[in-house]
Amino acid sequence: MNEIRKNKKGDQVPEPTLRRLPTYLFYLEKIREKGELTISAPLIGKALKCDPTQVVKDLSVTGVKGKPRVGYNIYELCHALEDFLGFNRVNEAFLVGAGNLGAALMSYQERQTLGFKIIAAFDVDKDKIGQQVGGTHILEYSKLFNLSNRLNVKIAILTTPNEVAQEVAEDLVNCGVKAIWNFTLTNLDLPANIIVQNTSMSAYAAVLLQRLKDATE
Amino acid sequence: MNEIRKNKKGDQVPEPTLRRLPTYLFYLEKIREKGELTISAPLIGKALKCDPTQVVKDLSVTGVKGKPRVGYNIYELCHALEDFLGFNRVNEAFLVGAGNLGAALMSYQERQTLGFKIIAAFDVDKDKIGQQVGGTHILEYSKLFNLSNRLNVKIAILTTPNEVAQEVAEDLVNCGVKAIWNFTLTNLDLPANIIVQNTSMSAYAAVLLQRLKDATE
DNA sequence: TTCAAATAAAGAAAAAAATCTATAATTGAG
DNA sequence: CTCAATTATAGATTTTTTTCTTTATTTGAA
Repeated sequence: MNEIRKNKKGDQVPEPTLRRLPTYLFYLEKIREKGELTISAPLIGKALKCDPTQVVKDLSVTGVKGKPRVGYNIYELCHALEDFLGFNRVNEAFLVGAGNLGAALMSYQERQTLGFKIIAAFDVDKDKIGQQVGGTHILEYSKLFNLSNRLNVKIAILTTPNEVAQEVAEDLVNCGVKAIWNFTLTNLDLPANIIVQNTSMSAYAAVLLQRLKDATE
Repeated sequence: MNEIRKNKKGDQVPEPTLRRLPTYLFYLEKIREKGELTISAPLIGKALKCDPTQVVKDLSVTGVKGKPRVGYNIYELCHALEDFLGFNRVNEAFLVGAGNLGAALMSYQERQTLGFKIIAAFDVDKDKIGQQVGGTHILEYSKLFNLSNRLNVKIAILTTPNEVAQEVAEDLVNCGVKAIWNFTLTNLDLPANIIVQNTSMSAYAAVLLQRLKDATE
């Protein structure tokens, strides 16, 4: 029934943990640059404002062990986190819809580790085609089909207008894409084995507005 | 200990529910345009691929009642959702850092409801100052202090480089901002009463990569 | 007008996640 | 070299969230 499978420990890593891992990684990289060699879970918890035992549990997915009274080796931990998250591998991705948000993600990847490399962007707008953003070329959408035959890209970022999202997503699946990062508001209807990560800016906005309302009444 | 307080029912609305509410709203708006008048929870569940009782529970926060055998009045439900989420009010926001991501959010708000209106953007880059994106002017950062005296803006979007995020956040708090939507990787250290909504693109990337890994092994 | 099917609503149960507690290991100070 | 303080680890508990079950209501069809 549930097609999702197992990490080493035989269990799937919980989503809240996965979401926190990049935060640990970036924090650790920052303090590593300052010359620190070790860090304890309580200290990480204090800096990142979360429970120290939570930190320990989260970091344990990497398999790295800390030493009592000393903490973790920062270098080892960074490396293990990057490895676990797959941030040190070359995860290639297509991007479709090089509008404002698409372009933002393209240039975002230059400075911050997104976890993958956008190797080609596609659009139907003649003005955008041929241009380059964040080191990535914007190509005519129809070229997607040829390119995907040669390259073996598993990940796609969908930043098109809502109206064409379903159609484009189906094209992507036909081109061999296995995972879609969906920034549109369209609820994609795709085969069950395709991984869809919906990311709506409005969801965050809703939480923020509500918490602000809660606080002021 | 917990300073967060109460909705009508005396309890805080859970964050997972809040995150789902905009999805319902956009789906309902879409089918309303098609001329539908009512919709049942099981149908919503099928379309959005989630549990029907979950739908009922989530929508109940609006106070709207459905009728057995008929479902919900779509118009009434849309209105109640917008009202509950605050999307129909004018929630004014500042944006600091009109780089790629900042500009994307500025133009995003034009077409999609974000939940608030960015009334002014600030940057230190001379090339950007004076320009206009998505109907919003980019102003010299130092103007923030003057403007915040006259306007009473409670929300700020932080899309600066990581290095200056803490400093800018402190400025914003001094200017009366109560809630910060933080797109940087910096863990902001601010007074406890300030609401911080961290939004890291990497968090989503991590989940997507992991699920892809899970599926292929 | 009556009955059966469909559905919202409310509450119970299960699952997942976060927090708390106890234990054992390590190391720096005396 | 010994002891006390610190910390990782593992397990238990609590809380939160989701799913399941039951009940009651409504409406369209017979």
